[in-house]
Amino acid sequence: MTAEIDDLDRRILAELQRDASQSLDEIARKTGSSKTPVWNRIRKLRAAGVIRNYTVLLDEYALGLEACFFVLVRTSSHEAGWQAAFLDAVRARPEVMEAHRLAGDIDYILKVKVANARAYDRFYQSLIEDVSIFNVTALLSMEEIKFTTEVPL
Amino acid sequence: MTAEIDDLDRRILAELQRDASQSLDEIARKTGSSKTPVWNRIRKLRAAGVIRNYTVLLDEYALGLEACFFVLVRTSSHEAGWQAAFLDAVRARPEVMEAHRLAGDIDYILKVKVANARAYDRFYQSLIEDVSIFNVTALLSMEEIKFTTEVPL
DNA sequence: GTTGAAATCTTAGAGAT
DNA sequence: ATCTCTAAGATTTCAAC
Repeated sequence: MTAEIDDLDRRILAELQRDASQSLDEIARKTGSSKTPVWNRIRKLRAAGVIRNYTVLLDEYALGLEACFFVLVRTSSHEAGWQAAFLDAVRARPEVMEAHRLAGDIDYILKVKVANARAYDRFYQSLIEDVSIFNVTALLSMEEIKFTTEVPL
Repeated sequence: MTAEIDDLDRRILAELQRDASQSLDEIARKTGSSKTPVWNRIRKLRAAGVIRNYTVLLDEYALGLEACFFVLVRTSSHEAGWQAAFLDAVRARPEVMEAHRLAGDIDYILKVKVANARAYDRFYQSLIEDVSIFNVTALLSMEEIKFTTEVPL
């Protein structure tokens, strides 16, 4: 499934990750290529799904989302039905930015962004109403030290 | 610090989060406005830092980054010097996608994307060479159930 | 917020390496 | 097969209303 990606593709992807609002000319200049090849490659990378989407990253604090929690979830039930219900519950809630199924002791980790501690509690109460959870630990972020969506190329 | 953002701004931001490659005309149509006001608002939201940047989200698997770890870090030292060193170490490493300072028992959480378990071990060895760490727990993601950068508006 | 027009960028085809 | 050149068409940008 790993796409065949050459050096120029990598440089183009790096530039797009850094700033997707750049023009083709700019990207072409920085990657030592020219407009059309860059355009063709971007098009291929999009079609192949290597580029999933174009988006903007927003300042959550400016938007009133001041609290970020990492939620460690242990479940008692490992049935398929429970898992599907948990999945739906997590996907349906816009506060859940990220969710992973884990190997080992802890079953799931969630990253949840909310306005404040009370909003987190509402989220938590609503979640455990939807699905039964054996044990939950919430880790409150005091400070975002680093955040990037740029994967190393 | 919370910016004054009205309903139209929110709708514009929602569209940009969903797909930043849309044209102004398209965004204008979907938000019930027209080109110029949308353009002026986007410009203001960028200047105000509400929109931090335009980027692309890539498929890590297509790029050979198959392993994702959440790393729970406990430190023995809470000196300013140690903290600064840890911060630098974390920021300098491109594998670290995210890092938070936490309240409570666990001091930091990192999200680390690497090619495989061996690459994680190299990362870990290199990190503990740079900064002394009291205790580390690595949680291995088996499956990304959800990932979004779209904050709820 | 609207209109409109200039500058710029994207898109795509035909031919060159 | 991929790149260069070219140009039409679309979009962004901005000034005037």
